[in-house]
Amino acid sequence: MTVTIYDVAREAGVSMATVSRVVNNNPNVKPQTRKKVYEAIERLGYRPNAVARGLASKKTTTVGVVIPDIANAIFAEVARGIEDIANMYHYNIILCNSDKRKEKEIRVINTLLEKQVDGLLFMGGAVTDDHLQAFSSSNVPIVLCATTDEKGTMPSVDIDHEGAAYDAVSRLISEGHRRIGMISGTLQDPANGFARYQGYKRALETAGIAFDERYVRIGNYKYESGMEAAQYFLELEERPTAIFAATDEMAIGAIHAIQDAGLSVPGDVSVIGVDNIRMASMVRPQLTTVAQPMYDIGAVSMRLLTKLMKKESVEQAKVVLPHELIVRRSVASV
Amino acid sequence: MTVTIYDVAREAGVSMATVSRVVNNNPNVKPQTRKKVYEAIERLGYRPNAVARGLASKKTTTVGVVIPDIANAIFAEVARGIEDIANMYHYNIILCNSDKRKEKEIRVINTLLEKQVDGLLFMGGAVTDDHLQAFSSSNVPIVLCATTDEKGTMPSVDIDHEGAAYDAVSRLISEGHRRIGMISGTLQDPANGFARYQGYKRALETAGIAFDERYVRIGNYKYESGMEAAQYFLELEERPTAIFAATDEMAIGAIHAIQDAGLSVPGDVSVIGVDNIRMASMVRPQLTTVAQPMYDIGAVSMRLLTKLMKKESVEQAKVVLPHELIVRRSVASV
DNA sequence: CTGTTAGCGCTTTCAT
DNA sequence: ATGAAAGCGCTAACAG
Repeated sequence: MTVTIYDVAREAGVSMATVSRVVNNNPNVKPQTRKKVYEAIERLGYRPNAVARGLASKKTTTVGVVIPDIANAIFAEVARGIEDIANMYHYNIILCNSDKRKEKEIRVINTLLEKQVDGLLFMGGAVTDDHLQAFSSSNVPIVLCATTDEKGTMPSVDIDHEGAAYDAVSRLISEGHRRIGMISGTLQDPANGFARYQGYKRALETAGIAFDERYVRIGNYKYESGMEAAQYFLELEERPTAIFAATDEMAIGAIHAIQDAGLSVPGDVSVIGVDNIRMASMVRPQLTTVAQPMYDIGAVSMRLLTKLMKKESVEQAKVVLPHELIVRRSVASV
Repeated sequence: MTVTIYDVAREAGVSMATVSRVVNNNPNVKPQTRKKVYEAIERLGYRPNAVARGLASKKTTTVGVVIPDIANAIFAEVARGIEDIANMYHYNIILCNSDKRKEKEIRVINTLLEKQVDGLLFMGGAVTDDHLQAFSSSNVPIVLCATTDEKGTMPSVDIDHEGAAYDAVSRLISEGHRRIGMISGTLQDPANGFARYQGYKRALETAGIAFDERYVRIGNYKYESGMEAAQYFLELEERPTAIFAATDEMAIGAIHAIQDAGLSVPGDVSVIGVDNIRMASMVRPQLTTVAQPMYDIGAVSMRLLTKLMKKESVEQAKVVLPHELIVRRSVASV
């Protein structure tokens, strides 16, 4: 009932090998034969079976993508970059959400490997030894995407989170702010959390401003936690004149909390974020932020993976994409 | 170099069939044998090859998902619903962006079918005869997700777009508005476009308000087009007292355009949207809108697909999920 | 409860 | 330029 390469061969009066050749665009086929085969394919409605092909050739033209949460705008943008480039090189992607839960990450990595993906793109939280072990249990190339490993042994594409935070806070400082609150993510998260926190501290230090831990609150990257943190800051006897949020979403929460308290942004309190999500320019005042090239991170990491899969030499296996300060209207000088 | 089921069999001193049985949790294996096999698997670091399994069993435990754009928050939410349920039933998903371009849609459908997916979830624009033909070229179950076909012959999960629009506009009318502008999507798009436009007209008609085509503008679903449309409305000699936007993103654009013009929402102009995207509650004033259960659309359609794939009987192959008016602060009575 | 034996549909030497 | 044949790694009767 399903038509196979064998049926086509018989119909065209050639061998399976020849059919295989024309399907795979092998030049060693007489044009006339090729034509006959195409006609047989057409007549029979033949569709090559990629699973059989995968078994025989040991290539699936499929790559695995583990992503924390596709419903998160940041990651969705990365995913789009990945898929566009994958598509360009005729790969398909199997997408797995991990919620940054280690146990689930390891599980999906193994599933993906069982499915014989030709390569793997990993976005997640920390890359632990258990991850490394799961990775090394196969020999397909793997690139870290918007993530890095401490050891620095794996190919990766990321931005400089510490530098991005540093630049954001430095901007605040250059506008004359000295009391700067930070809404951080969890310090357990190496990239969005810890690194940005470090950038905040370094900027303060560079400017000779004493670090004061009452000026940092830990949020969960979400809007609501940004609001809560800002509310806390507003109640301080010496409230900050500016707030640096580790993500735009928290920054926007902060803006609204400040406005809801009857104060003005940036009149009373300046706010700056990191990410440059779509919403950043859709809020009033529009958010000043440090842009991350999310689409590019996805695109570049997929491109890197294609090179690795083709065993091409890559000059640079750890790439850091540049970030950029986007000045809008949520920061004023004091 | 890769360890196969045969190696495990030899190592454990049993047959391939037995190894296959323990790997597939077939109960017909003596516990002691099972143990021996597990040990051999452990010792050898055996990982079953899902491609070979797929070829032999004609099942890949993989489903194809064609989606317009994963970077679009609405679809990303649907995708998350799909993946969660897929994961629950041990399926993986291959994700393909189509940008609602028919040619690309057909192409990825065929690729997915070549990859022998066990089922297909299709989100897109119109479902044309060409689509139907591509679908029918295989015998895997297919469900339309957030989309319907005119003919109504295919399983689908969607909401009642016309009804959602009707409810939104009716709300405006019940608040006393008579001059109601609509920011529509393209009328070529059956769901988000045409159906919502029809709902708008029906609400007007029901209330005995004459339809005036100067009060409708076509946008492209994006923020900027919402702004432009609102600017147009504000310049009318008899400007609308309320605006209905076919999507929240355009509604938010409208709000900002109105505010930028020095007017107040909802003091001078009320605004209502459809979708209930995250941003709707993150904007000031918070947006009144008709909520679409995007996550559920994904989850329910995937659930339906699992039933179809298992050849279980389904009572209802066309499901319409309920929408809900979310009253916030962007609508006032006139 | 366990083993034997055919394939699943295709690619890929190796001949010719 | 084309064909023959041997797998790829696994499942699924069928026997026993």
